[in-house]
Amino acid sequence: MAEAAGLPRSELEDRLAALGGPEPEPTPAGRSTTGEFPDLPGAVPGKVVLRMAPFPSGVLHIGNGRMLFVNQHYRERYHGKLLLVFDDTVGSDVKRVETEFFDLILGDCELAGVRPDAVYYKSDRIPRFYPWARRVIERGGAYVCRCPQEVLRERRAEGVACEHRSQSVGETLDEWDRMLGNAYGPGEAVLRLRTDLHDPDPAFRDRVLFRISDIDHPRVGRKWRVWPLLEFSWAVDDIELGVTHVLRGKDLVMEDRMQRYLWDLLGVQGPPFLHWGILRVREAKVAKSKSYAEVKSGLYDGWADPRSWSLRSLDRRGIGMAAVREFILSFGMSLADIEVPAETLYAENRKRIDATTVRRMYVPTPARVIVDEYPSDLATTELANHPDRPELGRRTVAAGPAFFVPRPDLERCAGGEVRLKDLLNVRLPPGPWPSDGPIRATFTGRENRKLPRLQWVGTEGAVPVEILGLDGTRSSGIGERALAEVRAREILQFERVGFVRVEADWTPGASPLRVAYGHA
RNA sequence: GCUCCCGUAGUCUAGUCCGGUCAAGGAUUCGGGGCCUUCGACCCCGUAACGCGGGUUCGAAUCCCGCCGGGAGCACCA
Repeated sequence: MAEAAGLPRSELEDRLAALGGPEPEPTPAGRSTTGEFPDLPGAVPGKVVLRMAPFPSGVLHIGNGRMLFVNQHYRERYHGKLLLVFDDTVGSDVKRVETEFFDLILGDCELAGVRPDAVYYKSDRIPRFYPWARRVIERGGAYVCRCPQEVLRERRAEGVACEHRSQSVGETLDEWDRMLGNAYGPGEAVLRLRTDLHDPDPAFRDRVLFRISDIDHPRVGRKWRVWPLLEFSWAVDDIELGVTHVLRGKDLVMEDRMQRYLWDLLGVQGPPFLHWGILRVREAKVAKSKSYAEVKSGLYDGWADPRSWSLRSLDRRGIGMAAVREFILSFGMSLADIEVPAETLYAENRKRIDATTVRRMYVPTPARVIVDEYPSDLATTELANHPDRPELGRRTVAAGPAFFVPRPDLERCAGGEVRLKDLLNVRLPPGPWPSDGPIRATFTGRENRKLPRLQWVGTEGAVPVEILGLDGTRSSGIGERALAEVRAREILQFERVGFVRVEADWTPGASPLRVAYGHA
């Protein structure tokens, strides 16, 4: 397969490095999900060939994850091959191919740990479809229709043939040659399949196989004017590329029928089809096209904006692809359309990162508190990096007498006694307090009593932090001294806030520390 | 409207092909309790489901019929 245009490995690695390097993500043992996936009909281990066909009009989002991971699952089960075939025929004015997405999608696959055995571009294959078209015509299976689009549509709905339908094979071949010979402009002629004009499914009546387009294709320009439609191109490529099983979303079931119809006509045996239903994450109310507009307009912070629910955005938030994979595979091959709360994904991720993620003190909306009669030996204190994992070590944090404490928590306890978590107890002055200037509290004791526990950060060496929220907004707070030593892309847990990940483009020492919020 | 698909607890899923071992299992959520100085983790306990109506059968989540509900497709997009 000379045209297998796999991206140079070094280039992929560079790109990955730009994303921050590969994640060591061990897949926990046990927990088999394979029972939920049926065997592929007639699958022979080592001989299975699968394919994924994204349309390059956006990055892969969590919904596309099903394509990625289900194919990967079966590829692993049968030690088969997985092809990535960009479905980049010309598209339309509303659905345009853009070059940047080829690389972005390749990067998404890499991020997901799904490495295709070969990469194809449909736009490179256009001339290969023409002989197949001729074969269909020669068998009387198609005709060149010159009806205007609206007329074609109306007649189809009514189940009425147009005058072109009665063409002889010879006439169709002539017309087809005229199409290829640039005798017609866009919209002036199409090659249509002859099915049954009374087919109960109106969508199936004499569908268009080829059309003429002058759109400037980002890869091949205007080299071709006669473009195949999806069903025809796949009817050919699933044969030519040796695909043994087609796994795709159920939005494409009608295309199965088209492909089978063409194969029957040509007398070839094509692969079986399997489908999965529509998967939606409740919180992710996104369409690919919407994200596209928001990114292009600058409203979104690039393709990894948390609002986009792209795979990149999940990675940015510290949600590992192993967790995403497990999450997606847990739905099996169900044809039902499902809507799942993101919490299920978070739970899956939490299982993987909780035990290895260090805890850090962070104070949102900080107020300054100064503690009178503060014990002189408590300028610093030592805390465990993880409450249940002594092997993660300890660190020394700066303590009083001056602290930052979350203002809303303080105000709730005005006039009362509270405990600064892990440290000591203080009595707060009665409110209300002025919004500027420190609040003066008084030391009352060290013993751990049942008092409201407040998060705190000693002012010495405290690190300003900016958190990117799920809604794309940024909020500021202040974190403990140890945060000065984090690395880009490190995952942390801010106690009582949640898991966050240091932004990939943050450089050590820069202020504020920028992190993306992951989940609780 | 037409075509196809799908209905198991709040949510997702196992079981349906080949009826009994399913008074329905798991995950997550929620509620209660325990524990660790996180609103997090862990442990224990609990709530909660076969869409409805007929039929076949000794026996139905599972087979048949009807209904209801939900979704997808119906482009010279992919």
